[in-house]
Amino acid sequence: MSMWPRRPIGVSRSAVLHTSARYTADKRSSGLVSNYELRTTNYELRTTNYELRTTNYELRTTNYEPLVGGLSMRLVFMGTPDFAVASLRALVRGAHDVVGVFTQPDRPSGRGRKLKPSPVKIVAEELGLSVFQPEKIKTLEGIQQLQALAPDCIIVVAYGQILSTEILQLPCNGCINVHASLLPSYRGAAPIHWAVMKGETRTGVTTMWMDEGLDTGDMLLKREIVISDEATTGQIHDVLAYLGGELLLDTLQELEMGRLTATPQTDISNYAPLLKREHERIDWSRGAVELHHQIRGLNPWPGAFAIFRGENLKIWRSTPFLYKEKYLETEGRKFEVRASSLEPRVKAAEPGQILQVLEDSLVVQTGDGVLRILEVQPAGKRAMPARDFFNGRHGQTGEKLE
RNA sequence: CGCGGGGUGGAGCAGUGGUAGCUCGUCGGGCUCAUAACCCGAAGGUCGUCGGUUCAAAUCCGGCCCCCGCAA
Repeated sequence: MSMWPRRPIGVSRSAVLHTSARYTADKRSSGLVSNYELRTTNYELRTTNYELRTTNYELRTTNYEPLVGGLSMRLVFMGTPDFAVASLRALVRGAHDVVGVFTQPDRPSGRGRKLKPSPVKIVAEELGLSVFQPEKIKTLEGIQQLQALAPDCIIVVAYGQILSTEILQLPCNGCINVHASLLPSYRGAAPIHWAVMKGETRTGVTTMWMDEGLDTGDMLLKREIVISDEATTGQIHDVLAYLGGELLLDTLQELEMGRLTATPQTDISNYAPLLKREHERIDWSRGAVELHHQIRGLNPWPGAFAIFRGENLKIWRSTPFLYKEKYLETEGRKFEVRASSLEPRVKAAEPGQILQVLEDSLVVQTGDGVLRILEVQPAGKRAMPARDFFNGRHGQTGEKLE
């Protein structure tokens, strides 16, 4: 149950307001989505409905119009990873009054275990915002810091700490959370990973009023996107991070205009728990399509892995294919698969066996269908085309991945 | 000072003191209806970098640069 001391401005309980339609229209806008340009260093984003180019959420806006004569709430932002950065930038872009930013303390990480600031901290400092990094925000110190800031509303995006009731009740307009799934589905720590790994064809972002539960608060706004067959978690992450920022602005605007409605999460929800080792290990007895979902769902982090000759082998890219299909398409070229030679082998093959070496991939038997492995990474090495790996090891067809 | 692996022809690897090798790719030719299959031949490497030891170093020693896995 949600509870906050005062009734948030203009909140009533009814249906969730969907705002997905507006964005699904931008189908072929290569590089531009409405007025925002996204650029990434890592890759070009391609999902079914979006074609975005981004670079670590370096958002450039041509004309976002801040609220004229808005209520100008005092906002406190809480967030830690990259995903949260997009929302923080959106707030600043939207000319909101961010009076303080809370993020996890610098942690030793990476090789050498150097103390590393969170992405949110880096950006917040860049933007000249006040940064707070209490070890535990629930403690007296954290709460006093918060009280001093006297926020009207707290925005929480992947902060990484549980907020106590006391904190939830501190701002008069409660705490608003941006979550990377279509709630009530995929509550939890890794919503994007799980949505992709389960082969969902759609996901999205949801804003909600936070309550004491884990992502159980009343829903405010949602925005939906399509997950294509080839989309990776990284790509979806970037799109959702961006849309999360947009949705946050919409949510705040609705709030300030008194039009916000809140809907309890009633449906039975599934969870998106923290990823464990066992989720990363490839089980070749599963179907090719499922494995493909797993592989792209774990790309670019942490990566699905199998065992080859006793050593870990990360598998970064794959594509499922049924050997019944006569043709196999790769980058515009069509190759006739030697079904005559492959088929007998498929019948006799055990899951995990490498059946054939193609120009761009290794054909591996699974519990159901055949999976083409495109890109792999041996321990201690960089990622490489699967075929290069296989050649370098003098691999033989018939060898098994486990 | 967290643990560890690695930088060798276009790619991936082997090679721990004495003429630089393998698989793949590339180029030329052959066989094929055809091919990423097969056969024949060729090109291509100052072995990350700087210095040291030695008659002789990819190979031993030291400094530096870069890449990656685990762990967080």
